[in-house]
Amino acid sequence: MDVKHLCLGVLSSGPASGYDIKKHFESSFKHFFVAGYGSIYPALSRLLELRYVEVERLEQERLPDKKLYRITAAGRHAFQSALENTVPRHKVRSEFLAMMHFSEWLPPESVRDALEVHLSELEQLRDTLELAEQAVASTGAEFSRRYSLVSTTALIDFLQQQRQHLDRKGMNPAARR
Amino acid sequence: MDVKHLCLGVLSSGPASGYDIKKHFESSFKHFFVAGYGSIYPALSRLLELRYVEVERLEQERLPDKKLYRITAAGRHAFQSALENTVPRHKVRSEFLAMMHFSEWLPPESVRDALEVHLSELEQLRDTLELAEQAVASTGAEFSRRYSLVSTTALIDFLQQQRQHLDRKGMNPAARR
DNA sequence: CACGGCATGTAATAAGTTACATGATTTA
DNA sequence: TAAATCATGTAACTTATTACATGCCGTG
Repeated sequence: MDVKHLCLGVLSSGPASGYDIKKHFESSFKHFFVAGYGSIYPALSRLLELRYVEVERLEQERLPDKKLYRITAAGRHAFQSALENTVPRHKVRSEFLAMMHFSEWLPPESVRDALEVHLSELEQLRDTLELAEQAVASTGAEFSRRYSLVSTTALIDFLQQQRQHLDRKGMNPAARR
Repeated sequence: MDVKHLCLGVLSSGPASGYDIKKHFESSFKHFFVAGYGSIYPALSRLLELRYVEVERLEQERLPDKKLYRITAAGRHAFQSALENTVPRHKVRSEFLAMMHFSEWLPPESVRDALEVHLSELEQLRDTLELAEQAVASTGAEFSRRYSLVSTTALIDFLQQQRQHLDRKGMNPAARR
């Protein structure tokens, strides 16, 4: 399960450009998969080579040409079998938690800043997830959205509690229970 | 912040072998960073080149030699400045959520299996995190442990609810609210 | 006798990140 | 006039994954 498969997933519901797909990653996949243009465009080229997608070039007035990608029958097939053979991993890679883990080697302001930054990122993610409720894409999309919302809101609560202690005592956020 | 830095972090609290460090990754870092021998041993070689660590070779009876790595002053310095310059990212990469998101293209048994597998992995992680309470390494380690425990228990609750609906109705777990 | 723990590594590959490169249009 | 949106891509680099390769010891 990599960027290529996620692109096929997006294209399963209709044709899109690389740019469109990126927006999809931002709005719907952000909570479980991160990808930028640097991985999306190469993925689309590769899918084209594999004949899992086709392109149509749309000329636009005053804007650069748009390339509309459309999934092929082979592409749908490949996507489904990839999905079925996926092992359901779930990995976290958190520089934030690494900093916290080693906060004893860090000046207190840095710890604080990291906490604030992370908290506001979580709040932003929560907002994104809540907004996404409007566009109920599929029951599966709704499940994954709610899953992440559960975890995000729990973490925001936790961090806000920790921050209070930090404010009151001016100490390392992890210093008490 | 990569495997090298995490190794320096471990070595900040005392000398260790690659094997020891791997155990540390399993018991204390698992919830925020994943690394196997294939990245730990090369990382240690690199740190040696950079003179951030030193080795001592310990011959053991009936067991393979052990290489004890010890952090140098330069290593401590490099670790601290890396920590201070780290931006506190937090990324999730979840094949599980990808499967759920696209569950409409998947047979219901696969969806169910994925949910069961993921749930038991979360339960295992929760157990690991709870066990780790005994060995209170540092306040920072305790913070990151509790952070992940909060999210993990919330997610276990959520998935157990979802599973109930699945059992009662024999339908796609995401199908209702 | 099989399995898990102890102990080290390499090599090939796959994958993703970052910076670079370009440029018009719309909106505040 | 600065910033955001639309729109595409490449190249160099860094990183991690996977499989391979070896072998003893203790326990059930």
